[in-house]
Amino acid sequence: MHKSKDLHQAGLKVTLPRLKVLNLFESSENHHLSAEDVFKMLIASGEDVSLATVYRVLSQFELSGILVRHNFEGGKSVFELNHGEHHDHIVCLQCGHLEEFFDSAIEARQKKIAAEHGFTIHDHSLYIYGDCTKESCPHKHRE
Amino acid sequence: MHKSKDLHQAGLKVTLPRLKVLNLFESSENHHLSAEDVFKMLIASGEDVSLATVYRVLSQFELSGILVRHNFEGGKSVFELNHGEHHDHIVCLQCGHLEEFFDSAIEARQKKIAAEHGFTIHDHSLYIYGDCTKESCPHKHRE
DNA sequence: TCACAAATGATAATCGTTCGCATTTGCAAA
DNA sequence: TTTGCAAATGCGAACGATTATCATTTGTGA
Ligand SMILES: [Mn+2]
Ligand SMILES: [Mn+2]
Ligand SMILES: [Zn+2]
Ligand SMILES: [Zn+2]
Repeated sequence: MHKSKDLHQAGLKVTLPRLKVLNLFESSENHHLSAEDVFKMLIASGEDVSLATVYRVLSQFELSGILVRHNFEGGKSVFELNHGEHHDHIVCLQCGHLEEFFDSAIEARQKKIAAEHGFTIHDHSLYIYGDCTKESCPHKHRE
Repeated sequence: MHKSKDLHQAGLKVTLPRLKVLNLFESSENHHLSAEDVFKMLIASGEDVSLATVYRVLSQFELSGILVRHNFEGGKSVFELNHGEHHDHIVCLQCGHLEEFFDSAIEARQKKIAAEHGFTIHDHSLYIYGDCTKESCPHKHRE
């Protein structure tokens, strides 16, 4: 089972809570989850974990590269599995619907800008906020 | 005095705390200030205001377009005067040094991406994080 | 199986921010 | 000018997200 292997190669002990969290991310419909999401979903499915442990595990997973953390507007961190392919996000302010994109032109410009300003680039975050056109989006259903 | 005029045309009553905050932003060396920064700087200069009022005023100023709010990593909001010219930021993770930039290529790509995904773009935030090369940056002074 | 460091759970504490409410103040009408 | 009153303030309590503390439990390697 590759789940405990993931933990091993991250240098983390294979504990029940960690397996539960990893499991959840690998099986969940929604790929972007907050600590509260994870906690509630685990509790709901009968897996009891402590909220404190959820927070700890999420941070450890981020540190070891298993998860990526995002800080969207709204103050709470959101995590997703790190599939190794960087991407950015476009978020609907009405319904929260989220889409992913990657644009090599933008990535290239960022590198250039960092260099021009004498910065060694570590990371960047780009979020586009707008209104989506999904049928289910409440935005479309307001007069 | 254009400061009270700014408040008037924003539809806000001209109160002492609001003038103090506006004043601070217009005279401060550092253009990017958190609520705590504003509060402490005002207190330090003998202007006594309530922290709650600082938060309220900052939010009102954001709403009326006098200030722009940024959500950098670290969880606290940072504000700057809205000079009408959108720009993004590159931040040093070591010393917090911050530089501004505007890149029309990136802006254009973002518009295109939003359109491709069927989004009406409202806003976006782009932060580049890295290490700067300022002499004063602690990064340079660690072995 | 054992020993022990590491991880967990429960809960208190922290941090940034907002709320509730009694008091003050800007401002416009008289 | 005074006066009336809605709007703004100050204070402290409350809040939501997250982290810290610490006694107890659990992997793991010997
Ligand atoms: Mn994603
Ligand atoms: Mn700026
Ligand atoms: Zn939507
Ligand atoms: Zn620096």
